[in-house]
Amino acid sequence: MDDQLSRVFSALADPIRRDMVARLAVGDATVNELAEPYSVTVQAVSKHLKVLEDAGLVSRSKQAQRRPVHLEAEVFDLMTKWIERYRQEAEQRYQRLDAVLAEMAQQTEETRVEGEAS
Amino acid sequence: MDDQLSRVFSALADPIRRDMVARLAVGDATVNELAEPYSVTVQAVSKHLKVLEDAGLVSRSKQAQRRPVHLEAEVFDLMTKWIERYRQEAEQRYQRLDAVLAEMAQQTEETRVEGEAS
DNA sequence: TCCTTACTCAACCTCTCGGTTGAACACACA
DNA sequence: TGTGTGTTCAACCGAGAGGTTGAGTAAGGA
Repeated sequence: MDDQLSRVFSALADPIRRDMVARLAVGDATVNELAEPYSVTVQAVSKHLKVLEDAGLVSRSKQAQRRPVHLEAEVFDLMTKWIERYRQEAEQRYQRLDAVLAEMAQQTEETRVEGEAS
Repeated sequence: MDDQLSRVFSALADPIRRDMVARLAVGDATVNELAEPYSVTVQAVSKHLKVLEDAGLVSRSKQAQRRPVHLEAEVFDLMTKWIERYRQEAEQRYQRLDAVLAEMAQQTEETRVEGEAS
């Protein structure tokens, strides 16, 4: 679990953390603001934010005693690239299989027609 | 960790499982074939496959005593949709911020020019 | 200066995860 | 029918995740 891709996927595997990302997509927020909707302690939320930060999904600045959290959009690209790559391969494979099946059907049809012609 | 999105992200958080997905994008494979490259037992690989299967990322059929594993491409859409949604929001927000900053710079410039004119 | 607010750190607990070994099951094949 | 092959199930173990409480730090405000 030391590469960034693992950290990003792992970070987003938690519903609370995905919810926080959704919240942060609307605008920056402080730790207390983020903690408000959930029934967990602020400390737990602070831990969740650390996970998101380590994954590069958010950044935390410093305004007086507040620590506004900001969503970093770039890291999402890392995931989409990975996903798209294998999805495309899998889909192409599926289409090739379709083509093979179609060809087999075609040949069977031809054989049948030839058989009828004789 | 009971919703599918959590299961999918969690499944792909493991490097071995991502590697298996990469392998399966090339073509179907049996458990033993999938286990071969890794230094873990076949049982551990079987467990990994169960995780991928529960997430809907792969399916297992039955050929004699073999269980060929097949990659299911559709589930990837679930992820890409989620990711794209928040990435777009975050990027739009970033662009709006850019616009606001540009406007502020413009106004400052105008004020400066007006100041110089008087 | 003292109090309050916003947050993090440290220690602890419980549950899950990824791994192991050993046994069981299902099927092909001699 | 027995034997080998491919796979899963069950029980266990150590490490880490996610939660708690309690204390510590840093800054604003009376």
